Amino acid sequence: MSKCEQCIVRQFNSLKELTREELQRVSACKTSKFIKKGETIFEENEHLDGVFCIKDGICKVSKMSANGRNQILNLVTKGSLLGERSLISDEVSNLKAVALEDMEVCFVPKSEILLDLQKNSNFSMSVLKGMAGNLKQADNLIVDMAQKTVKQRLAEALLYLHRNFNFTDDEFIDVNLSREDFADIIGAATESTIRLLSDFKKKGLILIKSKRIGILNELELEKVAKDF
Amino acid sequence: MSKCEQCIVRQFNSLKELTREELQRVSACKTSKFIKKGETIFEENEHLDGVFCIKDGICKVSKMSANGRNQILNLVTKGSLLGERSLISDEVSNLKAVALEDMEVCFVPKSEILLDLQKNSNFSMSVLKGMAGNLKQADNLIVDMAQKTVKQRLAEALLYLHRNFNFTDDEFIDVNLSREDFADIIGAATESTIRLLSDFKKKGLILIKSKRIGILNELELEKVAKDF
DNA sequence: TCTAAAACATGATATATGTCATCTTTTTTA
DNA sequence: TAAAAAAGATGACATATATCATGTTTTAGA
Repeated sequence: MSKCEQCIVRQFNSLKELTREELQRVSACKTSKFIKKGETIFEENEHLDGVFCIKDGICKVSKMSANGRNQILNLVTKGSLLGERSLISDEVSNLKAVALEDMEVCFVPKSEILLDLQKNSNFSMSVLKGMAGNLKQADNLIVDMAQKTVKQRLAEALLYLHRNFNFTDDEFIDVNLSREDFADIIGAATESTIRLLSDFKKKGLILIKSKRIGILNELELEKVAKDF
Repeated sequence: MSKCEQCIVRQFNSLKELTREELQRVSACKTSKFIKKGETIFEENEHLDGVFCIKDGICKVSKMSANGRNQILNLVTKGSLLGERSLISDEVSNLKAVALEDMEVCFVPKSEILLDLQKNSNFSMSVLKGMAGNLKQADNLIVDMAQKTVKQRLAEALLYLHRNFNFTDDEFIDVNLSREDFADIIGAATESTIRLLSDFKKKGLILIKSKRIGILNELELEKVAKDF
């Protein structure tokens, strides 16, 4: 199995703060696994005995609402850690993670992480900063969900995807999302989402090529998102 | 000025993890102030050079949305810390806090908190746990905002207030909220909020005595919140 | 206590969005 | 490759909620 010391991915998350010895210990106790597109990494209410470090691929992190609809809270990709919150609160997971494409993830047992959190203040400070960032992002999302229209939320989501998941040089978003996924991101009915996408396309804001979606007019989309 | 060592309030937040010496240092550098009902503790985008520890009173924590409407994200009361997130991320505040009644708060300078975070792993772990809890709460709120109707959100808010802010033995909620505040909590127009409150009253779910609101039928309100 | 201002309340109306039904296109699988 | 299944698209319709207007009650200030 490959070693953490040589893994570039850890540079993108709090594990970069670990000392050489700590990293060696992590490397020795971690396991690695491949997850196929559509498979679940962990379920809501599942007891996670550690954290996942995403080596490759992308997944959707969601939560079921009382009315039986799924809400996607985040798209998490290469370099991120998953399951930190549950580990720290010592609770079962409140979220579910499903692969949007084939993935490779490493699993680091809880005991090792907790030890490092206790011993290495650079590490714990980094985790704390990460969590603080997530909290700010969550606050922003609450405001958007509470105050923006579905149309505005869709425009925001498209812009977000365009800015964060546009890896190739064409205009298409490089995440394999169904219309239902879009609906679950913005918290709307699938039909409404489809209608609004068609509308955006008609207005020349986006490009639709069956499943692939590309942003054509970022400026105008921003106007829609901000309701001008 | 009173000493932190003798303050009961710190038992309710992460400061309880500080050692005697650390607490003495905090006590020596803290300042205390009284804030009148309606006054602002801190503004959005204000640079906070420390954290607030609420000794008495209650405030609303909110954020302005792009469309100029205010969204209340939290009601924070005696025993809580305010401003941790900004301190940790080393950013200006993303939120605003306004007193809903007369308050007494202590202000602890950033340098002292950062030092304790670095030196005392029990303290940093406690802050981390608090932040993890806030994050879970935020995730739940996102789902509610995205997926529930205004009516459901109002029912949820009333239940939340009833459970957390019902200090006396009558049925009334002990927080002085205007109808606009309610609207800002659930992310709806003030008129819609008023209409729904009247509706709940007509159905015997709540009691309205001018500004004071009391919960009469918790079970039925839960049904509304869950959409049965 | 009186008056002005703020908060609360309610009606009329417009509109955004959800729901249900049906059809078409794309993807998967046998 | 054909058939079946899933995903996407669109129309008709119902309804929740925002907006604007206006009136009433409560609160705060002189």
